[in-house]
Formats: sequence, structure tokens, C-alpha cells
Amino acid sequence: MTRFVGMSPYHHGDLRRAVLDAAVAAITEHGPAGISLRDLARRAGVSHAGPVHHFGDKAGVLTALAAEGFDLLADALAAESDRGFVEVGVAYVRFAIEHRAHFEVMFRPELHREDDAPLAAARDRAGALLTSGASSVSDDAMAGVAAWSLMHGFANLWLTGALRAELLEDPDTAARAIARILFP
Amino acid sequence: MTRFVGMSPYHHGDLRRAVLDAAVAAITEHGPAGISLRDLARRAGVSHAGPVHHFGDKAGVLTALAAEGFDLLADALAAESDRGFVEVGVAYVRFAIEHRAHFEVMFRPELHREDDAPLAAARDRAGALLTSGASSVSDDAMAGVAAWSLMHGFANLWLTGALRAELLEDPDTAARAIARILFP
DNA sequence: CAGCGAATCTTTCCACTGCCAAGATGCGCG
DNA sequence: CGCGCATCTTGGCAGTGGAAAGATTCGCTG
Repeated sequence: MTRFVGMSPYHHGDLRRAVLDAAVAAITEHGPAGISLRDLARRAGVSHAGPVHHFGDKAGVLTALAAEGFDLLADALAAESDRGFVEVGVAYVRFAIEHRAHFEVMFRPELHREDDAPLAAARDRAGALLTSGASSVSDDAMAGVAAWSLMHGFANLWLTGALRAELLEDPDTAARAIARILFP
Repeated sequence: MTRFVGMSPYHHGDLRRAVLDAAVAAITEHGPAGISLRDLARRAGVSHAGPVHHFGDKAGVLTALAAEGFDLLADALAAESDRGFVEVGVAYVRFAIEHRAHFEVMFRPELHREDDAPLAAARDRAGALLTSGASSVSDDAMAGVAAWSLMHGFANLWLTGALRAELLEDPDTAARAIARILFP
């Protein structure tokens, strides 16, 4: 929308980044299903077909956003990896809440291009970081899956508002308490 | 679509049921975000504005579907409630997979009418059934939330395909193994 | 520094969608 | 029998995703 003075109407500068930022804002307001590619283009200050060249179609935008989300998540988990599983789990929940727009797109495969390589790579990296911390605590092959399920479920239930009635405190301490039940 | 011979084009018979069934089929095929009210009307064999009288708008259809889903879930949980929490948790996961279309709509508040009374009632009934079984095992106030988070997270991860690489067996036994880690 | 190919963005168009308004139909109750 | 109301249809409007074709500028090559 705001274009620098003297800048030509062509060649936005970094339209790809601008569209992704607009998508984050729009999804935060209306949810992943309530966004429109044309609105993202308007927010970025280009015509409605501008983003096509960078993303192909609407699924391309959401796929790029999901891949970016998995990378951000992997970074957040790696930063806590040496503090034990509980803190990694708390970081997972914190990421889901602080980057809600990313998180809500990441686990909706019907919104993605299935065969996207960057997405698959980023997703595997984040998944390995979470389950590895848990399997070091217990040698049960299922422990990693249980750990991921626990924190993923808590994050989802929190985001959908299903838990707010019983948990008035902040999600960080609640998530920590949950994680400690599984890994005392 | 298929209308009984001799039936007049007006007064479908049970259009409300037909639209909900069509919605289940459409969501199973294309996900909750990929359905169109006009397509549901076509599948039910009525004009594109037929469903309006029964549901108001698109959110009305999805709200009714979510309420129906929470009722079905509560029934499924109640049927296992005397066999202990582990089996209740397994039933939760089994419901999510067998009634995938319902489940995917139930936890997407942005698709609902927020103030729908039947939805709220059905949701509270199902939530109480799940957490009560868990809090009877442990007196920790967080145990119920942890139990719900664990099974909800596992169901979600399974449905999105994030776990299929490491779990070739059927989800029932995997869910049972997960639940036993939290409640041995 | 000229100019040419490629990248980037715009304009135009079509089928489809959600929703609203107005009209048509037939069920059930007096 | 006929009248009111629930049910369904038709028609219309603004907005959307995507394809096609054109306009503009970048950057590389000579």
C-alpha cells in the first residue's frame, strides 16, 4: 500500500516478503480460511495478480508461510534444546501462541502444495528436534510421539479457546505443568 | 440429488439431514475450507438457496455439524467411561479418525456462530466426560487437561499425516500405548 | 552505453461463490 | 374449502481465484 516516493508502480522491491507479512496479518484477523489473495495484494500495494508470479496461486502463499513457520519453530526449539524436554515443550506452546498465524497454517495440509520440498525439509527438522529431546528421557519408542502429541494438543486446545475457562493463568506456566506430568 | 419418483420439487422431505450428510461427504473430500454451500445444495438436489431456510448461512451449516459432532463424541466417550481413562482416550482418537469431517469442524471456532447454544452444550458435555475420567486417576488439577491435550494432539497429528512415517500400525494400538505412558 | 531478453507487475476476462430480495409452491389447520 | 406459513426457486450483486495477454523495468551482454 505505502510505496516509497518516486518508486515506479512496477517492481515493488520485495513483494514476496510483503505478501507473506500481509498474510500473517490477515490470518491473525480472520483465520486461515478467511483470507483472500486479492486482499493480500491490496495490502501489499499491488494489483490482484501481482503475487501470482512469486507464489503461483493461493496454496503457494500458504505453503511458503508454512515452511517459514516450521523454520521459525525449529529455531525456537533448538534455542531451548539444552535445557531439557520440558522447556522445549514450553517453547513449542509459546511459538504456537506468539506465531499463531504461522502455526494455524502449518498443520493444515489441505491448504498446501503437497510436493513442496522446502516445506517437507523444514517440517522434518522441527519434528526431529521435538521428539529427540523426549526420547532421550525415556527409551520407549512412543515417548517422542507422546511428547509431541501432548504439547501439540495443548497448543491447539488453547488456541481454539477450549481451555480458557479452566486456566486463567498464562499459558507458559500451564504448559510447563503439563509437560512435567509426562516427564517429572 | 436423487429424489423419489413423483415427489414434487418443493418440500424435499428432510433437507436439513441431506445437507449435513452432503457436508460430511464434501469435507471428507476437500477439507472444511474447500466446501461451498452451493455444492452442498446441488448434492442434496435443491436449488442454491434451499439450505438457507434451515441454516441461515454457511457458518450455520458448520455450526450444526460441529454440535452434532460433539454429541456423537460424547456418546462414544460415555460408552467407554466405565473401562478407565485409557479406553476413553482411545475412543477419542477413534472418533476423530472415523468421523474426520465432524472432528475437523468441531475445533475451528472461526467457522462457527459463536453464540450457538446447542453447540456450547454439546461441547461442554464431551469435555467433561474426557477430563473427568482422567482426574479420577490423579488428583492433580492439571491431569485432566493433560489427558485431553495428549489424545487431542495425537488425533490431530495423525489426521494431518505428521505421524504416518513412524507409526505403520493402526492408530488404535498406538493411541493406547500413548495413553498408558501418561496413566500407567 | 545501447539494446535485448527475462523478470515483474497490470489489465481484462470468465466461472464460481455467498448472500439478499422477491416470488412460487404446497402442507396443515381453521 | 381456503388461508397462513414453512419451504423451496429464481434472479441479481459484489467479491474471489485463476488464466491470458499486455505493459514496464531490470540487468546482462556486447
